[in-house]
Amino acid sequence: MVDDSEKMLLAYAGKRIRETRAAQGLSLEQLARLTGISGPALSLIETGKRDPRLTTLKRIADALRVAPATLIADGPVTIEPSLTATSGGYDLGEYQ
Amino acid sequence: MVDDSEKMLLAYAGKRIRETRAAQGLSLEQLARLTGISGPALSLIETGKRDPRLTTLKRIADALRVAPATLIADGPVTIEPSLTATSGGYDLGEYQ
DNA sequence: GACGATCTTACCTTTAAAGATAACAAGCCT
DNA sequence: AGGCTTGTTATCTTTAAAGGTAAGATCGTC
Repeated sequence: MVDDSEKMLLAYAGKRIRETRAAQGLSLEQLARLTGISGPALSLIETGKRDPRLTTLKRIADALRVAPATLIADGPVTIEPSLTATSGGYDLGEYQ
Repeated sequence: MVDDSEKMLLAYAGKRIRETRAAQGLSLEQLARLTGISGPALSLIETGKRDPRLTTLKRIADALRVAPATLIADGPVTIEPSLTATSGGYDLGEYQ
């Protein structure tokens, strides 16, 4: 991670996560329990100091009941649900 | 990474990356040079065998000239550009 | 001012992402 | 068949994410 735009994305995603969490009245510790991610790790992510893995982002998005994409898009996101999508989205029968 | 839905997200994102790359007539090696990500690493990501970091996803998205969110959303994505957004989006003056 | 809740930071360990390189597997083409 | 391109897989090293724990910092509130 060297690029400025990468730091900005991390800061932005962290801000979105914190906003979404706050909007639901969740404490950082509560989100930690919901996601299985430690409090310190969540704090680092929300403050843009850590570069989370994609599945880490997904665990947070799931706990907050939003699509992962909404946490990194720079504006309101409209996701057109695919017709074949199951509850979790991402309809690939057995990962293919 | 234990969850099935996480594997599905990785497989799905990889598929989207590969589709986008193919649509632009880029070889894996060309994308590797554009992103600075090694060929083997890209191959693992595109086949859903690796859990990329958020900034890794961004480097790929940038090279493919799409928003990072489009690579993980399970359907067509509409991102409403924020009025204050600069070219790169993510308008946070000095990462705040 | 002491207390509690909430978040941050530091330190340590374990695990895995990422780069490099090399070997291997298909396809394709003449 | 031989070479060429393209992608996959394996091994190794370095770096950093993630968990745990504990120590600070910043608040409100009593």
